[in-house]
Amino acid sequence: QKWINTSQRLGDIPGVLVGDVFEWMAELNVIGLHHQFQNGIDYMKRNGITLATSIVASGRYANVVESSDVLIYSGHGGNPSMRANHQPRDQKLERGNLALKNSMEAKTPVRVIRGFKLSKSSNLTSTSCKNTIYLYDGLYYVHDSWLEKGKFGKLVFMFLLKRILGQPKLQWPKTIEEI
Amino acid sequence: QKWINTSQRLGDIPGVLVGDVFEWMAELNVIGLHHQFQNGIDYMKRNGITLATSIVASGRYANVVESSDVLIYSGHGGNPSMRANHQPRDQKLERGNLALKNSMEAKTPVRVIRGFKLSKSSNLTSTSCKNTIYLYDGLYYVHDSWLEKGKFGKLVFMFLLKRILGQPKLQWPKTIEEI
DNA sequence: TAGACGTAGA
DNA sequence: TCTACGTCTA
Repeated sequence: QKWINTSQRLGDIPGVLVGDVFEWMAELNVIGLHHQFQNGIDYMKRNGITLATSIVASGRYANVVESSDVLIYSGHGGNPSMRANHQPRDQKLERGNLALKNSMEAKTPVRVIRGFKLSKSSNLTSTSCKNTIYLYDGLYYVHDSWLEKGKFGKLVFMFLLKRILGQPKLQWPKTIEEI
Repeated sequence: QKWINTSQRLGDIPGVLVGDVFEWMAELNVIGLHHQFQNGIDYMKRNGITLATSIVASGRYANVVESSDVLIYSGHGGNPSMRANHQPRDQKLERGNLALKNSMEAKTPVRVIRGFKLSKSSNLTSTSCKNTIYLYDGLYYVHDSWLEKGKFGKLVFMFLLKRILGQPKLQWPKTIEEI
């Protein structure tokens, strides 16, 4: 028995296979895939610089999915907050955004979890009321990043991720619809 | 064995005693004390009118606690939302606010759950990272309601609740501080 | 679809 | 203290 610190680990999590299905963000946390409850980008610190460990793409942000092997992922920040009466702002190169950029430069792998929502036409008989599921999609490299104007007219970081070759093909769900 | 529908029940929940401690809103939900996850006011419908079943007073709103037997509770609504870019608005006599007012007129009891936060000076040795707990405080009647100007300058409903006599005294926590 | 006295991590 | 691709009920 060997203990691993999944919150400080780049790459695969032992025991978690491509295609594994989860129902809650909290599960991802327990399993070690993604140590955040609501944050889409998780990261660690290595030698003083932050590196992205995992991201969750559930479709809340305007991500464009080019194919099952490419992911265009939006950075975080800049959205109007609930507490204060914030206006939309430009995203900054900090926290998860900085970590993803560092991962690009360091060429370190990022775990990708994809969120799907059950559609009305789903033929799955769901026993719970839950209509979102998360699939582990495997490891990606960050290949590019740039800034765009988002829906609020403010700057948004965009990251181009490509799936690392040689991994099992992800069984893309047929009976559910991506958001 | 007799099943009860706790989401449609006014008054005490069998098996739950004054002073019972819970750690999460989700627990209150499972136990049947409060069938909401984040909403402070829960209510049911009886004969076509809504009646408040339970409220959670965690201190997020500007409630003034006069004593352990009186609670001044704020209505909900009107706060800036996360999704849209909302401005603060006047609260309306709807949903939980309407239910509390109806409870006042119908003289029906309301379950009160009080939330506390562990203070830094707490001498409790907490095994978890959780620093909020919820105590069941028993049944209250709504005695009065009025409108005030809130911190945003908008109208806020206020409700005066008094603890029903004859209930066990609530052991007010000493080692933790109310928010 | 919106609103809500959450919850954990940085 | 603040943010965050949550999660539920009405």
